[in-house]
Order: sequence, then structure tokens, then C-alpha cells
Amino acid sequence: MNYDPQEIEARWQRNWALSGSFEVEIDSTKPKFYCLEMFPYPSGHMHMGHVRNYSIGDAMARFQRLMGKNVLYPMGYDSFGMPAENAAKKDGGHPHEVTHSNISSIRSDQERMGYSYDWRRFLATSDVEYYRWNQEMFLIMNERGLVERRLAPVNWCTDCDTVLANEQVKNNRCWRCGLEVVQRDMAQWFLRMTEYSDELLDELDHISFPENVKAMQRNWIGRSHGAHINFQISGSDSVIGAFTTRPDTIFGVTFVTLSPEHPLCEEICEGTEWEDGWRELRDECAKMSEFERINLLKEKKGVFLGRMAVNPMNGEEVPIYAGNFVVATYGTGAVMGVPGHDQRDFDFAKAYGLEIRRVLIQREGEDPSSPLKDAFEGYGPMVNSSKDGFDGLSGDVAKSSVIEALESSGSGYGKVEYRLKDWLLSRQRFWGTPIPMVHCDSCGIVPVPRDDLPVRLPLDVVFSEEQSGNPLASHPEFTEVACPSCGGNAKRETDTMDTFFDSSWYFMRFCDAGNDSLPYDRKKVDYWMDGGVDLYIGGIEHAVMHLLYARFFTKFTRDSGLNSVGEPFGRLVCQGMLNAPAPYCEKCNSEYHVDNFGADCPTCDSPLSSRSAKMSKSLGNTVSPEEMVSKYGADTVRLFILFGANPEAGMDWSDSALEANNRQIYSIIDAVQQALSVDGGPSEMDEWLMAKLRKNQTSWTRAMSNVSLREGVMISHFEMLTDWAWYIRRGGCDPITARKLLQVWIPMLAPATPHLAEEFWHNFGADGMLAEHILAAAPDAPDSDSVMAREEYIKELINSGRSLKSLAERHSEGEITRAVIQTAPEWKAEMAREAIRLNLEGFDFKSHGQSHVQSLEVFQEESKRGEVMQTWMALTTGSKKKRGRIHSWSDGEKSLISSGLDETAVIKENSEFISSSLGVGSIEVYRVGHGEDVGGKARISFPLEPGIAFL
RNA sequence: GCAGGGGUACCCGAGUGGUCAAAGGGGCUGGGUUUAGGUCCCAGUGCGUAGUGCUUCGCAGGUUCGAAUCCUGCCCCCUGCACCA
Repeated sequence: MNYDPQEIEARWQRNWALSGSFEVEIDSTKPKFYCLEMFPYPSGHMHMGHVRNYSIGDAMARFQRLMGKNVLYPMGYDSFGMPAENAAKKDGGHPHEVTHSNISSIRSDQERMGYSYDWRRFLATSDVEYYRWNQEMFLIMNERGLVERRLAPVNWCTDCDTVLANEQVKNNRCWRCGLEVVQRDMAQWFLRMTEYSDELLDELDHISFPENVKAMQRNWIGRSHGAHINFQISGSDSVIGAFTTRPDTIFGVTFVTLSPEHPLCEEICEGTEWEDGWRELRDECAKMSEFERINLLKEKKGVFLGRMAVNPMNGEEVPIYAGNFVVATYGTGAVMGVPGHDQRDFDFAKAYGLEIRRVLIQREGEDPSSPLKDAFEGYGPMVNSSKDGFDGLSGDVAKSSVIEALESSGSGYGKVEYRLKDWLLSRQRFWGTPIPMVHCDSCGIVPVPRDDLPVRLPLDVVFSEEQSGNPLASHPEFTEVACPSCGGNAKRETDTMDTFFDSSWYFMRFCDAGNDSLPYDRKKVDYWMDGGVDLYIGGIEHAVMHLLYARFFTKFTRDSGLNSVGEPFGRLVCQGMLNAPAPYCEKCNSEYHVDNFGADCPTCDSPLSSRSAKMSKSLGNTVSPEEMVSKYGADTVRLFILFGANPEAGMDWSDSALEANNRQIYSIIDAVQQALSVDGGPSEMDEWLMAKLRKNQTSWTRAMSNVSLREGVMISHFEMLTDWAWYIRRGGCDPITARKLLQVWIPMLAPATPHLAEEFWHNFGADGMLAEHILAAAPDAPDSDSVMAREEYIKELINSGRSLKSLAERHSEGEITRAVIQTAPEWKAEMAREAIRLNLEGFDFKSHGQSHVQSLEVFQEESKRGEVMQTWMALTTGSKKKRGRIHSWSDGEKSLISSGLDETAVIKENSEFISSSLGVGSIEVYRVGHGEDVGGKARISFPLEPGIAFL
């Protein structure tokens, strides 16, 4: 076959589209499989990371179709967001046009790869057909009390000109542009995601996300159980509320610390000598950059505020400090200081000369007054409690006793605190879903009635670099509106939604993408989403953001009666990084742009080596999918990607490995063509090939089901080929067997290399397209094991013969021309059969083995005793390092022995093959005793391991 | 510091009590096919040895008849979070 991937691939892509092979609807006769990749932001062309993501998804979608599943596999675009808006600002035009031209180019790249999407379900979140349902969802949330507008300190990114959600701030920097964020007080729209904190956390135990993703989400939600404790300010009506997870250390409190931003600070020290100190600390903290904070915070810094607080448990007065280490936004922004049992407080107390009190001991009997070198942060019995009834209590009992006491005195209560915050939804940008709210002078904030939806983004907006702020705000046709409630003059909300809102439910919209009267039909979503998306593939970077928002959203829609399922994703696979070589300086431990290959380090002038690094524009080590596809075809690129590493593992790009995979494709083509043209007759090898086929199909199905694609591809594209080559080498040439093989092998090639497989299927003359074919499960065949073992026997014989021959060559004068093979004598074979039989009966070889051998007839022959014993031990107990053969033989080998395999006959039948494989002119074979004991090899002969002498 | 994942031969990478000197691929070496590259096929790739032996799966111990695999301690790498009370 003249392999022209460009022609073949285009042709089959056309045919699949024409016949609608991948278009699916609800079908109650088949199990469903929903395969989904995190949809892309359309930034132009597809890059290799996308190729990896979608090649994994497509392989799984195609595999599941072969398994008879009804597979939903859609594609769409997360097309709202800043890059398009920025591009419009820079180059003119409207983000809408920029976006749509990008979508068409990435889509054509995807089509060129042959991904089997149901393109009818295409969606782009920036199209009003999609985002109007965002607005509807928002209004439903509002009706359910999940929307809140409130004034709050928010994260502001100056570069992006907008606020950011907590999740979008990494190390105090904007996740998108990397600029440091600043705090601002603004009135913003929030979604009350914290309503679902517990469910979001607890359900993690029941979903199959990778452990690291679960850990990140658990961390993020950060639930801690503890107590809220009120410390009365001495001589004031005000109270400092502090959250602690360690109420059992309440008697160790020797100070209370407020965050410098805490509103009570000012009240406490205003007009006193302490005020200046506090103001200084507060200002310092407020303007601290991230870098400074990391350095400064190593040193705990605090100022006394001049007043005392009362410990509600014992009435003791302790000083109140403001401290730079107290986070304003966590808990209450106030901490009780227990230096004896908290290292941070310990350091603080040391620095400011505060009392360190021991109120827990590590173990019973320890001296309660022994001083502490460091804080003891573990649990232990309470001591030195300045109130009766607590000493001796420890752990949870101690905690709940303290909480009980606090509750009965009204000075505190048990409390669960979360790190998770409500979702800050509003963005001060144009290219997003308009928030459907109206500000009316007389009615206040009024939601847009659902019948008035959608609130459309105007298309007649001119973007320019000079402008700052949201262009919507200066677009009167958009902002001027009649109040839906009173009809008076009102202004539209100009904030738009965070784009994570769009991606929080698109997977449900895909189930019913064309619906123009509802976000989606409940029946359809309940069918496709049952048990969640069956396989969701994407990058780890969304472990917290997207995956948490989507989980929240699904629970909200469930509680609103829109769908049944509460967890959106059944199985999540995060694909690993795609790396490529980059110049690397070991001395500076840094990577440089590929332009530096062969040069010296730009920093230290030492020679650069090479190291694998994440493909990135900045290093220039990217590989263009278009280029690779035009050079080798999509199938080669897909094969390389899937075979290079399992989905979760990182993988290195390698041009030579890509070429090797291309060669592999040629080999497969040759093999398939050969299989289509063999014209011999049946042989013993047919049964073997069929046995291997069954075995391969079974392990392939298992591997693929488990998304172990590398293993799957290895079987379909490598082992199957090796088997075919062996079949031919061993003289197999039966056209009927070959067709039986192809009937199964060709479909197995489809997940990774679908075009090639489809072409084979066509040449094979099968009915219909492979894309719509269902592969029957491999039939059971009980004799497979021994058929394979028999062939394995010959392989092993050749293998050990080869290594022996090289030894023999060193010991023999002349050239080696022949081999004499002595198979094990009947008594050894008989002994092996008996050992296998006894083992099945549960015979205790350790205690009765010795006496059993001695009772055997062969043992009576004195000259043989040593060999008999040796054979018996090798068969049963083995040596220190090697187990007895009855344990190490495979089922197939055991059945060969038990059925009395005639080794001599097998070798004779295959003598020509064996002698040519061993590179000897001839071989002679007989059972030990039936000929001369050449080279004294009789003793070495063992069942399945004949003695071989080279002459 | 906390959490999660890792460390296997020249490289990538499977393997989670015995069938393991350890799959598969890449690279490298040798042979064959090819009267041209290329492709393709076969073999070798820890050391030893006319065969059952020795050493090796981050380091050091331990459990076991037997450990890459289980346990303990340590070192190193990656990822995320981080004065979170």
C-alpha cells in the first residue's frame, strides 16, 4: 500500500462526517459513555498540549464505541475572556470577530487530527445562544438566595483592570498575567459557594479524582473544627472574638493578637500613646509587597495596644497586641496566644517577653512545671488549669469540655471554620456574560425578568488602546434602561461574569446543546450525566478553580431541580506535561531559549547542556502540530503521543521517537497487506496465532478500559505485529486464519490510529465503516494456555541454545556444526507429573517430601539417587533463590507436562526451524538413554529444559 | 512546615511478595535484506559461566524460606498550600 496519510486521513474524515458516524442521541438499548476534555480557550491554533489532551480523549471515545457504548463526545469553546478583548483593543475590531476567527482555525486543526466529535453539539460560550442561559442560571441562583452583593475587600489586578476571585490569586499574583494584586474595598457580586462547603469536602471521599487533586481541594476548602471564644476588653463593652482549633489550651492564653487591619485596633488604642505604633504597623502591612512579606514575616512583629482582654474561663487579664502574622480574612482576624502549645505564639512570646505557660503535658506523670524549650503542639492531659474539673482531660474530651463550659457561660461556642470563601463573580470587563441586574434609584437593585433575557453585549463598541475601564459603562444604549419594577430611569449593571461561570455547566449544555427554550432538558442530562461524566480529561491547573466551581454548580442545579446528579465528573484524568529539550546551565540551574543551543550560558559563560523542560513559548521549545501532521500524518502523531507515556505521566517530545513510530506504522501496513495476501494452507501455527489473539484482545480491553493507553497501544500496535511476524517466520500462511486475525486486530488499531485502521477495514472488505463497528468480546478457549506454552517451549529452547552456543564456541576447537539435544528421561517427566499432581492435592512437600522420594521406585537404583534427589528438590522446594518448578511453571507449562508432552517429537517436527535459528547445520534429538550421552548433558536435562551439546 | 506524588539498567518507562537480570520503546553494537538513501528482518546490550552462579531497582536497617515489591529511619526530586489560629 502506498501510504499517503494526507490523502487517506482527509478522505476518512470526510466520510465519517458525511455518514454522521459520531452523532449520538439518547439510546436506552446501550450503556452510555460520556467522554469529555476540558474545552479550550480559542487562542488561535492548537498546540501540542491540546493534541495530547484530545488524542487521549478520542482514543477513549473510539474504544468505548468499539465496546458497544453509546458515546457522547462533544467539543466547544470557552470563548469569553480577556485575550480577545485585549486583541481587539490592540488591533481594532471587536472581540466577537477575533473570537470567531480563532475558533474556526482551532476547529480546523482539530478536524485535521480526526477527532471523533459530535460537531452538532458545538458551542461557544461567548455566543448569546449560550450565555443567555448563564443569565438564566444566575437569576435562579438569585431566587435561591445564592447571589449576594456586598462591599468587601477584594483582589484587584491593575493590569487586567478587574477584580479576581480568591482562587485566581496565586502567591499574591494574578493567575493570568502574573502581576501582583492589591486589595480594594468594592461592592461586588458574590455567589454563596460556602453554603456547599461541607458537601464539597465530604464528597471528595467518594469520587475518583487523582489524590493530588483531592488534596488540593481539601486544602482549599480548609475545614477546621474548633471554638469561637469571646474575650471581653477590660474596661470596655467591646468583645474580641477569636477562633481556635485548640480550646483545650485555653488556660495557656497569655495574650491576644489582632490583625493590624482589625476594626477593634483603632477603638482600643485611639488617642493613647500606643496609637502611633499601631498605625505604623498597619501601614507597613498594607503596603508590603509579596517579596517583602515573605522576608519580613520570618520575624514576628507586634505592638501592644495598651489594653487588656479577659480570659472568659478564668477571668485572667492578658495584654492585647496587634501582630503582623494575623490574617485579617481568616476566622475572625483575631488569635488567642498560647505560647506553650503553639510554635508561632512561642516565637512571639519570646520576642516580646511574654509569659510561656504549660497547660498540657506530653504524657502521664510528666512534671507539669517543667519548662518548655519549644512549644508542645501535640495532645496530652491538661495541667495547671486555673479552674477545677479540667486537669487530666485530653484530646477531644478536653476540647469539648472547654466548649461546654464556654457555652454555658455564654462566652463562646463550638465552631467550624473554612478557608473557602464565597465566589467573587463580577468582573469589570466587557468580554463576558452581562450580569442581568438593574440599579434603580427608587427600587434599588432589581433582577432583569427572565422574559427579558438575554441581556446582549452590544456589538457596536469601538475598542482602543487608550481607553481604560469597561466600555460597557460608556455605552448609553446598554446602560440606560427602564426599571423592570417601577418603570423609572435605571442603569444596567455593567459588570460581567467571571468566565469560570461559563465553564461550570457547559458539560450539561453539551447534553442538549441546541435547546432554545431551556438551558437543557432534564431527561437528557439525567441520561448522559448519570454517574457524572465518565471520563474527564484536562490539565492539573484547574484542580481547584474550574473543578471546584463546576462541582458547586452541579449541586446548585441539582437542588434547583434541574438535574439529578450532584457530582459532575465520575473519573478525572489529568494529563501530564509535555516536555521538550531546552538548553540548560547546571551551574545556574536554569533553562534558556533554544536559540542558545551550542552556545555558552548567557549568565555564567559555562557550557550549556540540554534538559527536558515544559514546552513553552518563552523557551521556544515548542513543536508545531501542523508541521508534524503535514510531515507524518495525524495517525503517526497520535501514536507517538499515546505510546510515549501513559496519560498522567509527563512525556518528552523526541523527533527520533516520532520517526520510530512512523516506521512502526509502515511495518503494520506491511503486515496487514501480507495478512490480506497469504495464500497457503492451515498449519499448527494457526491455533497459536488465535490463542495469542485472544490473549492480547483480553489484556488490551482491560488496559484500555482503565485508560492505560500506553499499555493498550503497546498491545495493539506492537505485540500484535510481533506475533504476526513470528507466525510468518514459523511458516504460518493460512488466509482464513489471517482474516480471523484482521477481523479483530484492525478494530484494535482504531483508537490510536483511526484513519489507518479505517483504510485497512475498507481494504479488508468489511461491511460498513469501522467507526460504527462493535468489537465482539474475545471467546473463551480453554486450550489456549498449552498451545502458547508449546510455542514458548520452542522459543525458550532456542534462547538458551543461543547463549550456550556462544559458550561452546569458546571451548571448541573447530567450527560448531551440529547440536545434540537430549530431552529429559521418562522418570524425570513422571516425577514432574507426580509433583504437579501432589501439589494440587495440597501435599506438604516440606515435611513429607523427603520420605516420599525415598519410597519411589527410581530411588532404589543407587547410582541415580543423587540425581533423583536433585530433580525432586528442583521440582518441589527449589533452592534459596529459586522456587520449585511446580510453583514457577505457568498453567500452560504444567498442562504440557501433565498431558505427557513428547518433547523429542516436538523438536523433531521443528528441527529445521530450530537448527537455522541456532545457526547449526543439523540437530539430533533423542530422549536421555536412547542415544549416546554426548558431552554428559543427560544429567542436566530437565522436563521442558533439555540438555544441549554443541559439536 | 503541612499535604500529595515520585527516585527501576545509557535514556524514557512497566512492574507492588516467588514465574524478575526485571516488559516495552528509544539509543547503541553486530548480522541479514537492499547493486541508492530510507524502510525492513534477526540478534546482542550488568558481570561471570558448556547451562543452574554473582551483583543490581535512591541510602541504611528490619520482617520472610524468599524483597524492586512489605515495615522503620534517612537522603533527594516534583506539585500544591502556607505565620490559616
